[in-house]
Amino acid sequence: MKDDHRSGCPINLSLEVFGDKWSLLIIRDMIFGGKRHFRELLRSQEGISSNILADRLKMLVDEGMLTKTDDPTHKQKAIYSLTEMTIALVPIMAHLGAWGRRYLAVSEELSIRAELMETGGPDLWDRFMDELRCEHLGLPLDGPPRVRATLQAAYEDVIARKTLEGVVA
Amino acid sequence: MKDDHRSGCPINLSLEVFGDKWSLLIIRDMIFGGKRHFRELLRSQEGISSNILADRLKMLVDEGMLTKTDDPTHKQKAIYSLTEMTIALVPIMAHLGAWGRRYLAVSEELSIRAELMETGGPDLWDRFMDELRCEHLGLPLDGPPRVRATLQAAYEDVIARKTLEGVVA
DNA sequence: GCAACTGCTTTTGAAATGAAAGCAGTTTTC
DNA sequence: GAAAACTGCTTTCATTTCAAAAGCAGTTGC
Repeated sequence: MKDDHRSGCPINLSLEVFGDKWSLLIIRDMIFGGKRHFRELLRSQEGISSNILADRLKMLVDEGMLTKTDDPTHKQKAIYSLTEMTIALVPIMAHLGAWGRRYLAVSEELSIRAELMETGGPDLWDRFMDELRCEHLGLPLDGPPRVRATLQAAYEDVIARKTLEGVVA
Repeated sequence: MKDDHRSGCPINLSLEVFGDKWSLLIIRDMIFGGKRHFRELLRSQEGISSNILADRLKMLVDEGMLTKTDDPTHKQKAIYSLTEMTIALVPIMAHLGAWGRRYLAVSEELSIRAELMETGGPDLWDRFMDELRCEHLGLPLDGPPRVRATLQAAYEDVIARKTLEGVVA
């Protein structure tokens, strides 16, 4: 067993798992963007390079943050799934988004989801987590999944409005 | 103005500020350990090296996460203070600690504070934040500060008990 | 007067990062 | 049924960041 941890502090150990510039963005794209494949994740807003993405995916699988399975519809495709550990990061994502929105120079279209997560509060987070458990762990969900679709629709509304404003101006 | 951000996403921008292996640990030591001086911060559990600490402190001051003032009692000492931005990370710290405690191999003595923060919930976090605002921003506080002292006492109790168990065994 | 302490800086080697190209196989398209 | 597009990566190489150790010009306490 490799016990080369800097300390047993829970915050430190958390940072050892996802305390870098890319891991949380990959998880963000899986949670909020519904991305499951390598090539999808490669098309992030921030432009991760393929070697870094490959490295992080391998590490996240090793750490139990993701699982990797074959895609039955395509022999070369791999499907990455969230685990309970990663789904449990939803509240942290919501807080991080809210904090960034309050204190940093965010763009409107990329922060609308954070705004909705913030106003939705823990109830919304719980529904979202159930939705993710259904999608990634195969757990039953009563009622249709709506949270990610709602966030995505809001995002597209902002884009559409901004495009329109651009045309008018 | 330097606008070399990877994207305007609030999560990404947050990570650009403190998404590395050390920044949050420095902030943790200031919040939970009450550390205000360079040499105190250098004695972290994880053993940060002095050049990295100097670099991160400079960056955190530049980003508005900390302020730096002269210590009136010692011409060579600098005092680092939290800002509202950083105090607002208390709930995120609490969530991170709770997550780490649940999913990672934390040590008992270093996770007792996280446990108390978790059971205390948002009410405790708010009181702690008020306490930090008093200490770092000079805002008035009604009643004596107790949260950090309580957390610290619990930590020392665990240490004392473990030492005793070691002696007995 | 001297030892200990102050917040750093410098040096040096190792490790991580990032852009670009490439690759062997699979699937789609026409 | 051949060509083009797509699959999840890997390789290469230049640049940046990190980390350990030592050092430094002052300041303070005894």
